Amino acid sequence: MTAPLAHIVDDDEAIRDALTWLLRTRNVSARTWSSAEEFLAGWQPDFNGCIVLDIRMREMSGLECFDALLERRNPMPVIFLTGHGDVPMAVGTLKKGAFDFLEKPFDDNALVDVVIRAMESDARRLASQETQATVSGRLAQLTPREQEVMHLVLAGKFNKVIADELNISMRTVEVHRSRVFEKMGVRSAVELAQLLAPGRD
Amino acid sequence: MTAPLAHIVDDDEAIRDALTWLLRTRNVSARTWSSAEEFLAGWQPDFNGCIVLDIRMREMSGLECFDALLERRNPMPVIFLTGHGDVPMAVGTLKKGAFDFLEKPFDDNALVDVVIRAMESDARRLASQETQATVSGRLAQLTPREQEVMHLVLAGKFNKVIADELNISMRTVEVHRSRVFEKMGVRSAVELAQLLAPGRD
DNA sequence: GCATCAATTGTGGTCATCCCCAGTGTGGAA
DNA sequence: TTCCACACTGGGGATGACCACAATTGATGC
Repeated sequence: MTAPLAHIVDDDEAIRDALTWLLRTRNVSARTWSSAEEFLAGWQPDFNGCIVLDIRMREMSGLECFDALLERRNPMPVIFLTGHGDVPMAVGTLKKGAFDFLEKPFDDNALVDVVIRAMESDARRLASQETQATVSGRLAQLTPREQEVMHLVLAGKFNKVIADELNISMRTVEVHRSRVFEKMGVRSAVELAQLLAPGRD
Repeated sequence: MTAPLAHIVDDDEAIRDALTWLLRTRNVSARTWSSAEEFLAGWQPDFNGCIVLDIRMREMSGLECFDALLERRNPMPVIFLTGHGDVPMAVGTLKKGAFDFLEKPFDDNALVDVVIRAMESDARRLASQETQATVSGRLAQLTPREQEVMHLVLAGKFNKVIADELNISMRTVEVHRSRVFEKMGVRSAVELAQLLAPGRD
């Protein structure tokens, strides 16, 4: 896992340097990219932190870059910077999931605060995603039959009923059930239900 | 429960009439309010639908009205209309939970589409809130002791352990447990866990 | 062929759950 | 005071969950 970084995407070197310095003084690590294309080329799915994205750039605009990131399912919060934004643009990006939309000239401290909140938000996302990934990984270890039994167990059915529906013996159901608990790392049907309830499946 | 309504709050009668007519042609019921004060005075917690809120009004502005609604925990989506909005205003309201922010002059059809989406969103909220209310109501019917036992059951503990922790007999735990299932309308600890998992508590 | 794994079934037993029966004590409401 | 809700306790029995031990079949892979 890469370390959390504030990715600064701006074609103006002076702004990049200023932002980097600003963030460093607040103990936020930053990495700069001099164009949307460069950032998209270097972008990795396991990036985490946040993105500070200038809207007006020479080639690809920040808005186009944002759309490209949405298609790639980029999970990082995106903070837009712009000197010539309008209301529909701001509304549109926020409704598409942008974290914030700031107009130049902006208050340095306000920007850093937004960046820090965005990175905290991403850290929370990462944490919940990791537990989610653990659960998915364990679910994948289950054999088809075990998954079948698990769903019926979660439906609150007795082993006897499950055995009947699957046309197998109760004993076999018990074995599957036991393996499901073992592989999922739980000790009871209640824990299993709680583990799978938030994310469904 | 009141019927879903689009609440139009605007001090310009011409706009109110035009919006009402627009919505009626798309089978959306509307109710008009000629000021923010009037709307806040008539507002009821069980209102549902959405709110179309003009920002610039003679006395209380739409922004102030929005803040007052937030304090009252108004659940309805709020759609802002404005002729003189700026980016920070739009960003601020959206980040505070506004549904949309439209600048005049707006496309009639676009507005109606937004209103319809907002009302659909509120209908979904209402539906999930009702099931939530059912669960809360049942939880309230539990005696303190029953709630205590329920939490320990959800922690996956055996009756024996629960009895030990509460310094009561296993038999008593069984009685409470049984009553909990009965009052909550479930037949097993698994169902109980699934019922309470999304909403926690 | 041999090893491994998934799926299957069985015996016998322990422990937990659930429901029937019945009873005590306390505090608040009618 | 009487009545009721609540918390508590008990026995006994039916049923379900779980476990250790033991074993067969079929498919996959070396």
